[in-house]
Amino acid sequence: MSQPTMQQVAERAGVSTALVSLVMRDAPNVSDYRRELVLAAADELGYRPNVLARNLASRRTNTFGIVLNDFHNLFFAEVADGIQAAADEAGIRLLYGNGKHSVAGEAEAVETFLQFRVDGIILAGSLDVDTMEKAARSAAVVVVGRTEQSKSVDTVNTDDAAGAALVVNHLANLGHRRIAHIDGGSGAGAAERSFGYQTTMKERGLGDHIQIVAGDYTEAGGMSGTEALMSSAMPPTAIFASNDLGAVGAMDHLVDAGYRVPHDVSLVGFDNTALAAMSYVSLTTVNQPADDLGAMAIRLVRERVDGRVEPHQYVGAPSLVVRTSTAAPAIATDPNGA
Amino acid sequence: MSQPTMQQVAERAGVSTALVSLVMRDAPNVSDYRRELVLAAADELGYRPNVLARNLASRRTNTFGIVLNDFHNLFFAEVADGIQAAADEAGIRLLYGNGKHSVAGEAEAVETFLQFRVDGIILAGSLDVDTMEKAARSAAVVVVGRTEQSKSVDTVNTDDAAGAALVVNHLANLGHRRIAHIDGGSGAGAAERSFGYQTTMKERGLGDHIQIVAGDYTEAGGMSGTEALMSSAMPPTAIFASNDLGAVGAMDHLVDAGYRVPHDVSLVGFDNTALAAMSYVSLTTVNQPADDLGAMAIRLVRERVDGRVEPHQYVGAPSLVVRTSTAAPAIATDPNGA
DNA sequence: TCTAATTCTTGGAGCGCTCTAACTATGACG
DNA sequence: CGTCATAGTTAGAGCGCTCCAAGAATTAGA
Repeated sequence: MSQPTMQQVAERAGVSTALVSLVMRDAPNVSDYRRELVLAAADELGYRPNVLARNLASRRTNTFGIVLNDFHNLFFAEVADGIQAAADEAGIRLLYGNGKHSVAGEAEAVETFLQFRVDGIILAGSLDVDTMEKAARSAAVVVVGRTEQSKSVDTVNTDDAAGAALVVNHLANLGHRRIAHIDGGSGAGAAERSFGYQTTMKERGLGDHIQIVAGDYTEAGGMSGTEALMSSAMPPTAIFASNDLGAVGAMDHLVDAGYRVPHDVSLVGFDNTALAAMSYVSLTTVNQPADDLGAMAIRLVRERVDGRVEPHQYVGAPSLVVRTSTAAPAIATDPNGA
Repeated sequence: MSQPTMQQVAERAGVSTALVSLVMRDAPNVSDYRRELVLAAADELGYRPNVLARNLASRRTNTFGIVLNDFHNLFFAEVADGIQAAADEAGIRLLYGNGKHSVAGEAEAVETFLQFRVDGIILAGSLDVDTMEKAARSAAVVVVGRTEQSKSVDTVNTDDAAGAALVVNHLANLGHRRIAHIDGGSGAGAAERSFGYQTTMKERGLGDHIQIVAGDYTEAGGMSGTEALMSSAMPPTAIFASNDLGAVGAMDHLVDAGYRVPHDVSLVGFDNTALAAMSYVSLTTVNQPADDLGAMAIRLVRERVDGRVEPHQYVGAPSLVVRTSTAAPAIATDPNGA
């Protein structure tokens, strides 16, 4: 299992190791003749640079670590793709860590990256402020999907409140007045979504119809929340769940209880995950510009690595994806309306 | 951003760097007194071992890399959790790579791991034999979810044929005779599932009812396959999709076309992903023992690292998870039966 | 008290690579 | 032909850590 070293390549090519190093790093000022020589020797030997040694010497790994809060959350898969694409383009290596959906798991993943001396760390859906602050002391850090302010960390996320506004306006335009919201609890962006919902309801003169029930970004939360909503004195004609999974939970309860979607109740999610896109679900939802966020995350980390110190916050624009879970309410004229 | 080194810790603790090294590696034969001293100094300095240097010297990284074929596939998330749990227990660091669902992406991820000199590589859902063979020349490799035979690589997977048998028997026991299968094409394990389906159908004397339609592990494949099936001269009373996603596609078509599941048609998937577990879907499916597979994957890699050379194949036992998508056929006595 | 065995501790030579400083060709120019 | 640039190449000192060989301290035994 012992790998060939630069030394061996140098000997075979009849040059110094320094020259091999230059060739390996694509440095200028190497004659084509020698370059070919070195490349050929490396190839024959099956030489592969040792990142460990390389970076011990150069103090740079040209590698970023990205901690995914939860491998089961499809939204992060989306974001990961965006980030990976941007990293590929920039010639940066990306290593992933499993946050195991827990503060401790995230801290461990971060620690591993730090020990590997990655140049930067991207925290996708991070749970813990301490963890990110600590990481920021040793590497460039950007947080995706959270808005925690911090001088030492950059953030990248979608304008959740604007996304919520998109939803409420869409529903209101369809003629809905009793639009309820299933809150996302402590989930990333949940507070902003709820805030955007309330604000927009008021703007549309629907303040009296604001109805919020607790949830938590899970299917179960969506189910129980919807159950509570539908058994209230004045059940809503449209439900805005704080994320897609919650919306599927809502869908489940609605179908079980005999309501038709969207005929009896319109339903909207958030995140535009693959789940929402499945035709069996076909959920109207809010799309987060994952590619955009990913590209920006990589860019911000690079800037930090290159010396920027002022914190930077990027907010991407959400968009509404209308599918078949929303329609005008069956009873167009709301008996309870203004 | 400059990190404290072992040297600094040694100075502060008033001992040699060698002793610090011993303490850091939890070596025996260090007096409690000195150990405390070193630990305290390290803590005060915020010292963090440099894996790069450590492993340059020891030729071991104590780190395995795992290439996930596709971050969007929830089954791999499940397997990743199993592997992570086993790795945690064994005190092994795990780094993830994004295979981007392409041969090239996987090869890149493998190359990165190799350059980082990981001790072992786990390929989850690998697409390409060349990639794994190449990786095996420089590290211990185990493939999860594929059965490609190879002297240099270990494999870990579920007995797909047995899983298919479980499905067919379950359905047959419920009284179904016209049980159709949506094939998984080139997907991991698809051929075995199809084979198991056919074999078991024959065993149950249902050979004449074998009906297979092409699919590809996607929702769209499930939809079109089901459409073809239901519009055939003798539509099935039960459909066995090669994976959960395909089953959801089937579900979608069935519901759209006015069939009730399971009243008119029973439906079974494979993999027991979170998708199948959602109450809105509630799919009867075959569970792969992800924890089991993960633990075994880690174990096999470790054995390889420790010198084993004979290839090893582990096959885990699948189990059936019965949910609400299967029931006895509405017309108990099949007019076409034997 | 002396010796042998055992437990602790340490110096220092690498691990494979980068990078500075310096050296050697090679040309251009007057 | 001598002088300078400039391009091309290289020696060698680290980077932070591990681990062997060997020395120091402690304990046990006679």
